[in-house]
Amino acid sequence: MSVPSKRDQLIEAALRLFGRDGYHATGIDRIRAEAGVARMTLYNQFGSKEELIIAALRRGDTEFRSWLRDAVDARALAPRQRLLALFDVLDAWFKAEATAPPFFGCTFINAAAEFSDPGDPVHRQAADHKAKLCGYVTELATAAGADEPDSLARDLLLLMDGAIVGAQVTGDRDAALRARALAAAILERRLGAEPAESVDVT
Amino acid sequence: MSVPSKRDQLIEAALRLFGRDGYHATGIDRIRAEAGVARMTLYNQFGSKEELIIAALRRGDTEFRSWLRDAVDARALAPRQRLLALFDVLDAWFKAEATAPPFFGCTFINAAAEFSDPGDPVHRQAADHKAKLCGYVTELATAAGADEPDSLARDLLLLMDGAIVGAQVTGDRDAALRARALAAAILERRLGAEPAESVDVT
DNA sequence: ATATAGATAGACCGATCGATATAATTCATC
DNA sequence: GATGAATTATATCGATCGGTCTATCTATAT
Repeated sequence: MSVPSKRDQLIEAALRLFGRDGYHATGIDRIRAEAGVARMTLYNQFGSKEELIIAALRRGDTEFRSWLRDAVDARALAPRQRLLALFDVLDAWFKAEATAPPFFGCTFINAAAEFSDPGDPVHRQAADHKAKLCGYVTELATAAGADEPDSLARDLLLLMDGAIVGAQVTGDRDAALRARALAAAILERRLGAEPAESVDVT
Repeated sequence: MSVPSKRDQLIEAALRLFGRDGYHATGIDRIRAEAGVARMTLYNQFGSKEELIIAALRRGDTEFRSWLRDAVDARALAPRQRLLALFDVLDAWFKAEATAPPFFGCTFINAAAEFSDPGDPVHRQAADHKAKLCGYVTELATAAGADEPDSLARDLLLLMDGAIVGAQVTGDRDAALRARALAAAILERRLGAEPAESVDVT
């Protein structure tokens, strides 16, 4: 267990502050202070604030996806239940009082909003995260025997994003459970009746 | 048709710039310039940037809701079809190239993200918009004979937000149609089969 | 012990931030 | 035509922004 490098400390502080306060509202000096690092160390590791943002998003992507994957693995067993477990994990996230990452919404959605130009590197990095996340859900959908796993994955991602926004804006704590119920209805349509693993989809 | 007041010009410029570039990234002077107004006029009409933000969100709320209401009224006839029309309107919005308001995502979601504290006046104003929007959808759901109109409205709002985020982040132009298909499935579950207006819900 | 690389604190840069002060100007109303 | 409120342009404020520079210090490796 090596001591976290200065670079890691910077990325972690940036990820936390960007997620809570936003990207434009968070100044370089604030990040530098919370990371306990000199200003020049920041500019030696990352040439600019934009590069730090992108590095933070990249880190956030891998962390979030592995966290989600692990949490799903730790819960459900049957392939179909794993798709629903996505929303149980979201539910736990929203309701986490003092757990690992407090909930301030999806930092990738927020990044895409603050950098609205689709060609902006930051926006592209945020879109990349959603694409990778969609890839993971597609895996789950394929394992569950979906006819069009990619289409199902997009549907489920839409529900997840809707739940995240609901929890973020109106503070609806049960948004994930609502999305879960909708997902269950979708799965019933796409994969057939609940308990059996029948493969015939009309 | 009176000439738009300076106040209106400021609010309109602010709404447009906040929606495109974000709240922290948009400076007072930029708004002042686009409104074609003196700096002191801004501070006479609104005591601070925060008050201007709130005024802009208030204006955006009434404009968006009346625009949505009118667009729905102009399309569908049967109460049930009006619920689906919500997503047709979203679809037209996402695909609008040069129409009324270009699409940069939901400025209320973005506001809630940039001001993450639920007690912040800006965040509260954004949440207020979603609540009012939910009220409108509840009206539609009631007219369509839903058993639990408020619950159905929340489900549909979740789908709408999910579609907005999908279109904003990954640029998925068909996000609204995807959400519409999901909504149709939900309605079938909640309101019975498609064409008839049977009321029995198992 | 010395050379080398990285990290440090802090001064400093021009630009912009939100906000204020002032004085000249416009313009409708009486 | 004079009055008074609203709007104008401009100068200014202290603070902060992202970013650069320098000089000092601290390791590790030779």
